Amino acid sequence: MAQHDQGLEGVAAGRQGHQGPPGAPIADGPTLATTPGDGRMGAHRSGQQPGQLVPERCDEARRAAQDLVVGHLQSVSQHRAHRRPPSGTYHRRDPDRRPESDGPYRPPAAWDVRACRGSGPGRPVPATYNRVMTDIRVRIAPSPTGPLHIGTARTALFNFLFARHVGGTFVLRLEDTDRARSSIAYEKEIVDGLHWLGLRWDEGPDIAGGPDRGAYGPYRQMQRLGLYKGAARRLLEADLAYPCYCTPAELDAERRRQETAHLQPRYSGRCAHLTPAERAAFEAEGRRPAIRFRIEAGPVAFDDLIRGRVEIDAANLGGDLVIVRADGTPLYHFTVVVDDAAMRISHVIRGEDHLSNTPKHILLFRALGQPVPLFAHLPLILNPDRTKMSKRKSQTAIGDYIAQGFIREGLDNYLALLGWSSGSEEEVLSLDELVERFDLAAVNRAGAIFDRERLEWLNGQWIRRLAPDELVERLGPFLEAERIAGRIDRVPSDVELRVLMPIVQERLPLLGAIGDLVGFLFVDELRYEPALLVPKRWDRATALAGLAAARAVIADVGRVSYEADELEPPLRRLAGERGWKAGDLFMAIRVALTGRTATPPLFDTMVALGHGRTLARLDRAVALLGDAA
RNA sequence: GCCCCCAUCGUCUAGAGGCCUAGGACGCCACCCUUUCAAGGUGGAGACCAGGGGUUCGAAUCCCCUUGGGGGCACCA
Repeated sequence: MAQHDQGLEGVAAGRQGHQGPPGAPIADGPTLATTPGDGRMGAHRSGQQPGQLVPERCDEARRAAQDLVVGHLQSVSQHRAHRRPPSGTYHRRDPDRRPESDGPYRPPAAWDVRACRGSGPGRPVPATYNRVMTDIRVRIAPSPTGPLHIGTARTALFNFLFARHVGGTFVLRLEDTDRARSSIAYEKEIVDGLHWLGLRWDEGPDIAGGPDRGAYGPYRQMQRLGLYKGAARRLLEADLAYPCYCTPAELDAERRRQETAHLQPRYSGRCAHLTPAERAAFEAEGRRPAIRFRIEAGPVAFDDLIRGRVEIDAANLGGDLVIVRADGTPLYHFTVVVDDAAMRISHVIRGEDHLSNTPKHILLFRALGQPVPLFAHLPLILNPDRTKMSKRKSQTAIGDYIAQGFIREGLDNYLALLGWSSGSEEEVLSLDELVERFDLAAVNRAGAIFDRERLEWLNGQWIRRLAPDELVERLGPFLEAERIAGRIDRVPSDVELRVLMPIVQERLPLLGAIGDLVGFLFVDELRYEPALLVPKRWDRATALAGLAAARAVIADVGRVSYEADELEPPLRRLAGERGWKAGDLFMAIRVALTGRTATPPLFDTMVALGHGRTLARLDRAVALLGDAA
């Protein structure tokens, strides 16, 4: 019992109570609950569950954390004052829990109070997140079984924003126990992707395949096998888990039978009470056992930081849970708990798809005698049809967005706004600004459809905000790609490119659109439909005359100098003299020079093209129109 | 099937009982600017706050029910 109490205190009060060296965690700890009644279900019967955040516990936790941080609070700016009344005037909506007669409202610790939010109506959280150094630890734990998914990136971002906001530690852990599907190539893609997003972690592998950094390593699960083995053995010794000899085929058949009978799929518990003799018989058969964790019926509750109190009966968890495969490798629900405990993770911030799995994890934490972290389940990112975002229906790989020319600033900004809002009407926010304003309690509960239009807009906003030199640098790979694809004949130098920035920057929604925008400058020979040379109000003869006359004017201007300012007046004069609309003349010239009807401003384009090439393209257009006659 | 979560313009959202004849942004439409395209500016259409009951002097907001949507129920993560 004491272990659990200590554990709770440890979580709630910033884990002040945690003893022992990092990395010497649960497998050797004296903390393993030794009887089922103590470590697991017994508490339900007494009505007061150790290690569980019941409201009374929350208050305790809050008080403890208040004491811890109250000294720092005075110096901290109330940057959220615009959203919530300043301390002292704040009214809780639940009068039982915070009577007004309690005196002036004292802001609680940044995070512990959220554990209580489910216990009152509404969203009772005052949320003054203050920059108090704590040992708040969060992690992102991707599995290198595929490219970096947009949902993983968003979860990573939220963990990062939270950690940075509260001065906590952000950990990267690779969950690579699915050996069949994991690969170093995916590991690289994920690590690189997270780096690209600008999310820096304090602990974890820095480069794919590379060494770890941090006191709680290793940070790849396949290098932590001994830890899981030890934890599993202790669970077995305490009879909180048992060997299961059912084969996958048998289990499959069982599940099918249940489904046809309209029962909920659940493990029957066939191997739960085997005698030593029966086990020996299976072993003699050559069967290798998996290890199952006992799950007994009874409510398991937790206070989700985003959703409030969630209570699920363990009877609905599908029966005893396999934690170690027959081949000895551990399974996700087990490793995640063992590692979160060993790495002293204080807040588990993850997708809502894990909400129903959380009771399993809580039971495992308790069985291992470990403090239960706080949970925050983020709303899912959705396909347009409101199902969970998937590869089939949406573009999910961050790499694809990078390849199209979305930039880090735009993607971070967009992803942060998917499920969270700052509460102000400012929406274009840098990573630093996001960190400054981020608030877990302000995260939405409903899923959000991924809206590419909005992402593109935000991306354009950020491209416009980039320093021109920076934009030039980022454009490099995209121009190279254009060349490789044969859409341009040469890649311009940075100096050439830099000159173009004033006309390019505000016209670029994506870096990948650069070829479309100014590719005509870097091709040797333009290919276009000659009919395009004839503006709507003109006929072919007029176009021919217009281009020839313009050619003469431009040739003349170029003799002295060749500047945008000096090109426009004589060409307008020409149009006036001939009775043409200037726009029509300009359009004919535009197509002759670029092959397109939508381009950057014409005179800047002419300068960028250079005098000689401008004349040559005009000549060619005239020839083209002549031929067509 | 069982369990859990969710519900404000097409989309992302603001909203913390009276500041709401519901605000902002994307997208859409119109106009201004203008050599095209963008960008920018101005204006507009667009949400009886899923429906129904309560509580209250007063409900988008609190409670209940219904409906709808989603997620989870693996020797995947």
